[in-house]
Amino acid sequence: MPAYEITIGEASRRSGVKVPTIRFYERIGLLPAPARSEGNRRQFDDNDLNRLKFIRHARELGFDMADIRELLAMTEEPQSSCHDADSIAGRHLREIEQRIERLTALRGELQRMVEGCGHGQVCECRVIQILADHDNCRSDVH
Amino acid sequence: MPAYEITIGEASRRSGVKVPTIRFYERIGLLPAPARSEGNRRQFDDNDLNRLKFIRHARELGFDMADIRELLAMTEEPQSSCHDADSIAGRHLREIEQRIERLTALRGELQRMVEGCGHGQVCECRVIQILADHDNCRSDVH
DNA sequence: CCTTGCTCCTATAGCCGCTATAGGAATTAG
DNA sequence: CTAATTCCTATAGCGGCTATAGGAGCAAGG
Repeated sequence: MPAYEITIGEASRRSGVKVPTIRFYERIGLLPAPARSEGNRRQFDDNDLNRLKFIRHARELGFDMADIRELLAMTEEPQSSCHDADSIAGRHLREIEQRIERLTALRGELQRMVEGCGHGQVCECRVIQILADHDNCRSDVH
Repeated sequence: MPAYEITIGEASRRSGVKVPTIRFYERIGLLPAPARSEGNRRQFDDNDLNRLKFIRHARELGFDMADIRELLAMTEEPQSSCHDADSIAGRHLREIEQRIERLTALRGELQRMVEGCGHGQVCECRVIQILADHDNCRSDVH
């Protein structure tokens, strides 16, 4: 069967990647420029669709563009070692773990703030006080 | 005692906010434009320093600029109700909790990926497989 | 007094990963 | 045949900085 013509709108619906984002991915070279119809519309195929879904999934998992480029390149050489994929994922896992730790510490601080707030005046508000109390925390948070 | 002249560099060291970032905060109106010396250097005072520390702490806690503007405005009206500060912090706390949840789910998926990887070829790599397996997750992640 | 090297100044561009807008052209539905 | 929808390109903007270029001021050593 001949590949059924997939417009950008349909590719968007079927991949979960928004139309302008698909064009953006093409511009930055994450997605190969697809064929065009007579009227200059993009015509995607199943390969493109798979690539888009792959990208979306990786983005949902928080991989950045550089990582995704590497992972995509690997899928194109299925015989090569998966050591790199493993180490990208492992590094990312450690980053996520650190973010969870930081956010958990942060949640503690916010909980203390909100619980300590007596709902009175700003001058005795724990939320404001903690923010103004500058020497009790050093961490960077993202 | 007269306020000791604080240069931008010293303000940076003492607040933990980088020099270009201080200038940036001034430009976007988060920090009032300070007095200038004869040679056109910024001269900060203890008030500015406190404001910078407040901003840094709030940024570390992940508050965005709009929230920080509101919180700063509140500190200037200490008689007013702290209901708003409380609700900003509460809303932020809920956001953080959601981020923790998402990241925890994500960590699980990444752990499964990394553990499942047999360190062999890409064609049988679990990391790549999970990414290419498009229909097993719907969440948005930030 | 003069040079060296540091800090400071402004203005502008770039980062990431999109998202929005303007101003059209082509296709599709009724 | 028209009206609505989809598509096209190009460009600017978002948040929250960070980097760069091209100077000017200032403090310390020779």
